[in-house]
Amino acid sequence: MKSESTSGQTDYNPSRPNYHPVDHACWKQGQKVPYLAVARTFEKIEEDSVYADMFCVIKYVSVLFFPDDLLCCVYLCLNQLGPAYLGMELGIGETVLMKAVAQATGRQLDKIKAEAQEKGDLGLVAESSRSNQRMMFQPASLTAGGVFRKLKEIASMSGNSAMNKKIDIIKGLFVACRFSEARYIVRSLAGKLRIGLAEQSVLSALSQAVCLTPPGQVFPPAVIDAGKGMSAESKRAWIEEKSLILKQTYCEMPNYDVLLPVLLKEGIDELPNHCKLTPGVPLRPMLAHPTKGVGEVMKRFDEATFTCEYKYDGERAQIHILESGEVRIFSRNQEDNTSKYPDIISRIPKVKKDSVVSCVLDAEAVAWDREKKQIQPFQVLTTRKRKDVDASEIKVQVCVYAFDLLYLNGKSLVRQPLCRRRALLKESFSEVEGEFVFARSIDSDNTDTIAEFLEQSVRDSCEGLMVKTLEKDATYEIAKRSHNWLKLKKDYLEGVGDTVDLCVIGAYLGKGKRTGTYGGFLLACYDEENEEFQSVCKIGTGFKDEDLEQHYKFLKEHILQKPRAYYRFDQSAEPDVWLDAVQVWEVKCADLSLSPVYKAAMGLVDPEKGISLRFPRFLRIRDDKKPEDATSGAQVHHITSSSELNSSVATCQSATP
DNA sequence: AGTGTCTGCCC
DNA sequence: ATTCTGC
DNA sequence: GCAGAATGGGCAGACACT
Repeated sequence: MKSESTSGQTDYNPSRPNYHPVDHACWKQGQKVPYLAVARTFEKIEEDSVYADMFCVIKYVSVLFFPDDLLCCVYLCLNQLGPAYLGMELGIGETVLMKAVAQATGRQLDKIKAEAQEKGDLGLVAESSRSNQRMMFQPASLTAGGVFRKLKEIASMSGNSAMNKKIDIIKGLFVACRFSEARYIVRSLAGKLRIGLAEQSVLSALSQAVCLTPPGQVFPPAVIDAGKGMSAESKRAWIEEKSLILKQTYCEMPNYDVLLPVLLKEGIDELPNHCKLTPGVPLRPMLAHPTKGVGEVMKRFDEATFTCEYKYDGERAQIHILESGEVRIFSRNQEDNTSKYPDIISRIPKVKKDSVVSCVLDAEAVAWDREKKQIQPFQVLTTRKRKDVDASEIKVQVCVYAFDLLYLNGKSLVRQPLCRRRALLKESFSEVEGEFVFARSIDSDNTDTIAEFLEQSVRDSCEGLMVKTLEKDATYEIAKRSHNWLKLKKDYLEGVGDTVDLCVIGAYLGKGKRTGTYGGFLLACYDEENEEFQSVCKIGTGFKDEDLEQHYKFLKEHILQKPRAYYRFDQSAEPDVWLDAVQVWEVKCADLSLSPVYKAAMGLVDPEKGISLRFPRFLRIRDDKKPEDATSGAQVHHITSSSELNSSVATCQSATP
């Protein structure tokens, strides 16, 4: 590489005033986008999210001349390898990555670990550790496309000694790294870019790029800023409007491999005419906001008519019937679960009416006990095999609870209101007990009736309710509002649900924005009989920034060199620092689980397994309680198993005698 | 072949 | 999953 | 209210190790 072009890259500044996407780029027409341009852009965005628009800088030029590079840059920004339903995974985690960094820099693994903990980011460690690898020649500098292809190559490796091969590729990348490149390569591999920019910002930036610098121009482009002359306000509104087109199309066809070429060739206005909701391709599912009570539901939905449905505790299943008759099933995150559910697939012909040629169903797959004819806990569902399941070997049966219909016989229904979609759903399918039924619902707006329905849902082994408008704002347009439904669970209600008082016995050093404080803690029950503290869960949410500061200041004064003899814990949950049992916290949870890791109530519920908490979160310090006043394992066991007949612990216990 | 560890994905 | 924070 | 980033338990699957 000639020094001239390299120094251009070194000085590259995507945030310089009046950046011109051609004149100020550090690569010329016909050249590949340097990875350093990506890294420099990430630096700026990380420094200040105001620069999120600077992502435009990369794509500006790419939009115009390098569609392939645009795709690579977009994936690098999103930290994705491709659409989720293609199932490409790096198979690289913190452990392997640290090993790779250690090998590449010739430093001790322990040193790398310690520094990563101190800095709260392995990427920064890689960046500051000079490679000790001797090179005869300076390796070619990295390009955006080159890095992306290496990531894909890592994902494609499997079989014997795949890990070493992956590490070798990573080492190869490190050797060529300049400046901050190593930081972002490590973060990409770790799966956390941490620059404060993700999917929605990328889609916004993409929209802005194609609005301001329309693709399809000859070089050099005459129009760099098509919004010139507009007022700032109308320019913003215009881009916002176009952005919604891209976002909505993306939700219905979440595949940039398909979307971007069309965007560049046909333009943003034409996008919806070429990329449509298609059976066989998963769409983004509607999500729900937590609400703190029926009162909040009434306030939010005001005068609008709404329905309350049971919130089943299973796995989201988006069931597609293709015109060919083929059936595919996708997860909440667009993973392909088709081979996980041959039982669901084989029952589709008998539950669908003859009128149905193609469709997309939104449903929940829930573990089902056929003998007792009742729902089983989520923890039972998770024991199902996940890949290439043979229908004859299935031990955990599932019942499908259908609640929405998003596509029917060649027509998208996402712009139809729920009342219409639900009517079509019920017209198009028939129920078979224990196999395929409609989610139980009531359409009442009476507070007491809803409160009673919530109680009933819990008695019927559900998590609570989903509340959805029927007519007003009742479409399935994820881009307009991705959390258009409300969820109502007993543990969201203040003063209701299960709370326990647990003692802090250890802490984990925080990462990212929690660098410098503890990011999580190990909690324990107190067992009076054996006079010991039994680990019950870790906790890492519910803290205000102020809480974290306070905890750090207080707890660091109680660090132990080693755990007390009366701490019961598993190695796999060993904290970074052990703490003296001096403080009790009030903690809320949604449920209990039978745990292979935690020790609470061990011996009481199972000879080898203890109890843990599902969705634990911090509420407050209980200064009025001494560590020995912490809730006991037996008490924890009681909070849920006594009130609910079908709790996870009770059921899993009886299922594995 | 059996065990242990790590990873990704469910919630 | 839950929760908090900056915008 | 949105978007992003902290963090939870626990399972199967994939690989490494013995």
